[in-house]
Amino acid sequence: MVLFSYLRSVIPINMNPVRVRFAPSPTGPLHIGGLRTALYNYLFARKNNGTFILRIEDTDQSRLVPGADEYIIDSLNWCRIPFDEGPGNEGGYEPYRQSERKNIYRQYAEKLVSAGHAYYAFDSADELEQMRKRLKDAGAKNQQYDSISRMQMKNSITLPEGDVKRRIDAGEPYVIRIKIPSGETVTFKDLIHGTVAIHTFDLDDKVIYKSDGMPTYHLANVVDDYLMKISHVIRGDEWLPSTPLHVLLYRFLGWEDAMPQFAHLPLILRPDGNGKLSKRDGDRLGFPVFPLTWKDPATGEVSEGFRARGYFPEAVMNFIAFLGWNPGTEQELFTREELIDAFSLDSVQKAGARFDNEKAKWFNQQYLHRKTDDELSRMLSPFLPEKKIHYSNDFLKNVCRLMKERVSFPHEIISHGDYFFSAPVISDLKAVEKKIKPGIKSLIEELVNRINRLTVFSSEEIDNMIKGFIAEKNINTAELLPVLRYFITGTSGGPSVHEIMSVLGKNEAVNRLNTGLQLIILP
RNA sequence: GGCCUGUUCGUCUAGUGGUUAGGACGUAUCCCUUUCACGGAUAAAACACGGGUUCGACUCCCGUACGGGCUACCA
Repeated sequence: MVLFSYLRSVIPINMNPVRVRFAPSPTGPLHIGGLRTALYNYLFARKNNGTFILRIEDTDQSRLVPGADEYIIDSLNWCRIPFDEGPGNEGGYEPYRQSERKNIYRQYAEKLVSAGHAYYAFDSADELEQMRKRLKDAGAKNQQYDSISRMQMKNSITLPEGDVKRRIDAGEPYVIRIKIPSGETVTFKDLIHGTVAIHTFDLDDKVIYKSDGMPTYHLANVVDDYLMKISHVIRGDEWLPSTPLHVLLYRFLGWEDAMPQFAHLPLILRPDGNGKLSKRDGDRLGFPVFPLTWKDPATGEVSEGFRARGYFPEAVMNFIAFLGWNPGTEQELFTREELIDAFSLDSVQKAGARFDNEKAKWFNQQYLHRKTDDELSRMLSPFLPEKKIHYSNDFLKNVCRLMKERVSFPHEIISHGDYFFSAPVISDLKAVEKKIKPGIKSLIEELVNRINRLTVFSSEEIDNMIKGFIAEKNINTAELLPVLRYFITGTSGGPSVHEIMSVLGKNEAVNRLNTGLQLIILP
């Protein structure tokens, strides 16, 4: 016995293989919170040799947004969170769109009705509103359709059997509501929050089957998780309050033994103030909240995504993995494999995490620094300014080599290093005013001559020549270099002047110096 | 309002009764450097509050405050 339990603890006996699902609703673009839920599900599945499933929860036909489900799949692909089963990737539990599963829910709703755990209700929206108002005015603690108020409503509990049948046969619209038992406490274990208990008095008789013939989330979710043999439900915190309802559904359907384990993830909060992160915050504070650029089909409004802003998918994944989870070590940069290896639901945070754009940028910068010059130069092409000049691959690689330490995003290599692609337009000497002293002009003229005489125009050669020149003339580096830099780049910062010159080539460097020289009036 | 849930530097977090409360981002200063950055170093910066329990609480319990979520024929 002891040996057995020991073995059980060290050898994963997969009585219940891990099967998890990411179940977004295609009502709009997937945002960073949903992305993180998908990531955690994916990491958990990989870590436990399980299966990661994508299921589209489109039971609310009225809220469907065209292109949203495609956007979700595109986003997962960009982030390299591949699903093992899902739309277009059948795994034996298809279909994976709830709208295509429409005909399987009905029988379970009916089963609940015949078992006395659910009932038909014929109340109109108006009647429901009146009921809530009446309860509110009466000072009731809960204004809901429950074990007390249901007795005043039009449903198969209050109406005579014949009447119910007549209404249904006549095609009168109705919904099916769960009959929440009174005076019970529903308890379940959450992998992140621990034991959660709620009294059925605070639960209402939720609609589980709508008058349009579609189930609501609650029923569809439970039925599909059961049918798809889901072992763990990893979802956002917003579902915690309705989990007791789901537990009851498993119980009433006779599936309690197969009920998945629950893990409710903390929400991602906005960077300032309070509340859940939203698209608005991104627009207002100037950072993306969507992985890919999204154009709202209704308004035409475009929201730029992480990809368009120059974020690397691996950086975004690394960053959001750390929003609510921490490996407990001091390592922060994780490859996908390392994340899988280190991930555990036990170390997921309970409290919501604020989105921090500065940290996101830092992660991107770290990943950018680790890219090779070749990788970077290939990424640059879509950002390149007008291609009047043909930029050779070697040239681009050199620009990347010099600029990558100084930027956080690939496109910044071009914006911060614009002088590599076109000569600066210098109209005055104000920026280097203090350096322009008598003698500087002839000094630079002499230097240009020496540059012209250089046979090998390498960074080292240029550097050595300039150093020798400065020593020979007995001047300070700081008296000369800033002026050269200004003539070459039009700015005061950037890589070493000799590096820039060698990448630009002798002709270009000399031209720029001569152009600058013309502005110096002093001898 | 009701229910659920949460609370360690500005932010992300480590910490599971005894620590100088650690790291990272950001900020400041210094070093490196013609410059900008990178890198390195240093600094400021936190246990929401009040009661318990205990020899001893950031750690456990209760309450308060504050935050968040849910409260639809939306998910």
